[in-house]
Amino acid sequence: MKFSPSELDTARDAVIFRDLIDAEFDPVITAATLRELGDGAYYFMEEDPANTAYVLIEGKVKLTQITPDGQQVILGYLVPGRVFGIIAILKKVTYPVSAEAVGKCRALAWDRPTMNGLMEQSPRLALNALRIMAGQIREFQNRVRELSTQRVEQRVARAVLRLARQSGRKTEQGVLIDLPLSRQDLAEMTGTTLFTVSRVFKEWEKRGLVASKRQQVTILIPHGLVMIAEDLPLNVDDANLPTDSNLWV
Amino acid sequence: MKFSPSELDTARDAVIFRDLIDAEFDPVITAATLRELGDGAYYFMEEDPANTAYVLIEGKVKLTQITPDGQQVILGYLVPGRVFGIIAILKKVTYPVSAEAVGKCRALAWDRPTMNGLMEQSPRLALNALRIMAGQIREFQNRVRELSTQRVEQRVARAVLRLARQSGRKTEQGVLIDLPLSRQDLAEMTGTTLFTVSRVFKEWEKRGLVASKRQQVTILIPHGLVMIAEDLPLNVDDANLPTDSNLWV
DNA sequence: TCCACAATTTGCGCCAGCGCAAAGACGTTG
DNA sequence: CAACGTCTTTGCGCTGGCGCAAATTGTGGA
Repeated sequence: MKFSPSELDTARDAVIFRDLIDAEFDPVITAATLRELGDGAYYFMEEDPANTAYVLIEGKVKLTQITPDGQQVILGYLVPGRVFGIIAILKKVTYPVSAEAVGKCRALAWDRPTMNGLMEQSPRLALNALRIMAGQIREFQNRVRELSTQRVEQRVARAVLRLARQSGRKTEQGVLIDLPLSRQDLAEMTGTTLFTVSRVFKEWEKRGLVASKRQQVTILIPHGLVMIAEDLPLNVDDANLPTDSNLWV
Repeated sequence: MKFSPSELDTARDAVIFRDLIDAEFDPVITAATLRELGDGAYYFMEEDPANTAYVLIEGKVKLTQITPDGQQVILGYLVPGRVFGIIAILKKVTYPVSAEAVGKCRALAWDRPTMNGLMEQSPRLALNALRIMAGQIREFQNRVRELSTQRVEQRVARAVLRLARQSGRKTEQGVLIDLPLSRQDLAEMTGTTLFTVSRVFKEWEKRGLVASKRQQVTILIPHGLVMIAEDLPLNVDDANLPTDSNLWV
């Protein structure tokens, strides 16, 4: 067997393989290659010809773009089970972002001919890919809307909450974001500067909403951040509101 | 025959039907319905269940989103030949944007079962749809990057140039943007206010870069706008630079 | 253990862009 | 042609957020 049981499990649960029957899934795994990268290495760079699609099995991957003048923008982080570089199913396209390993990473890989062949055998696979791309469009549209209409503090709050949902780990004190996350990183995710992020965080800490060490963030009162993200007034009483409010979709 | 020859031509040239042979294209047209809307009417609204995909044949369509607090954001304008609502090929999804007719519009329409059937007959059609979605992802990623890193004047310049490429019409004086385009509209496209757009335009007019009447914009010196969009210094000599510079990709 | 480097905080100055109000320009309609 | 509604401009005040420099606090490695 090429892969460990836990690797197989993660792959089996990946969104792109959802609802595949074993007869469809087995050939997929058989055709896969494992690609392991260390911290800071790149699966691919923006503008490279897109020839390989991946499913992340272990670790975290950071998606970035670089502006012409060298400024970096972080589009987001991937967690195990997420597909990336799926654009490689198309001929003659380039990756629109760079994919960088954050810590040690393992990912399954398929080149275009292989993946195309698999999709022909399994329409559901192609459909899933389509659905994922549709989701990405939606996500970026929302991102555009956020950047257009919200101010920095709200955007930072949203970014933190997004990360918490993806990579959050419950601890005694609250939800720890399980990523090395600097002020600079958050600035690049929200279109601001590390200084402004630092000030925002200091304010939040003063209010007891979050705690943070260097490159590490813990959310103490998620509800408080949601209030900020939604631009709702933050009353003293809010701490007693039911936490199952569906404000956060 | 259901459609006029010019309608057929526009459809034939639509990106989504690119490289289809007649044997593939004919059933597509046969299955199409024509949907005509007047100014301000909506093909669909954000959050509606997505059941119909369209190809615009005549007129312009505006794509918008509304923020929870009622602010509108313009994602872009469509011109004849563009597909929209393509997300409807998937089951159980909702439109992520609203599509509003700007002036009188005609569009071909297919419901999901029909379009899915067509795609099964014509893999190329499905592939084109995929490619279009990939292009949209790329476009929105760039938009996010712009909003994160550029300042208002640059973003407005880019928006104007984008519109000019899509809907520009050459006149004696320059390139006329063939759309009713208010300051408010530009503000909603670039994430700023109509006041700021107004001030930016006044400045550009003073410099002779553009001319504008109410709801109407003409670019007099495209190269000048490109310089602003690229954040390059605008020297007096620039007017003499070769216009085929590949700065604008 | 100590050093060198990376991340963070903080003070200070500044200005791009927002918000609002009011006035002006333009089109449209009865 | 008069009156109304919409779009646009402009003045004014204000502030959120940027930029930079310098101090401070970790942290990982030699």
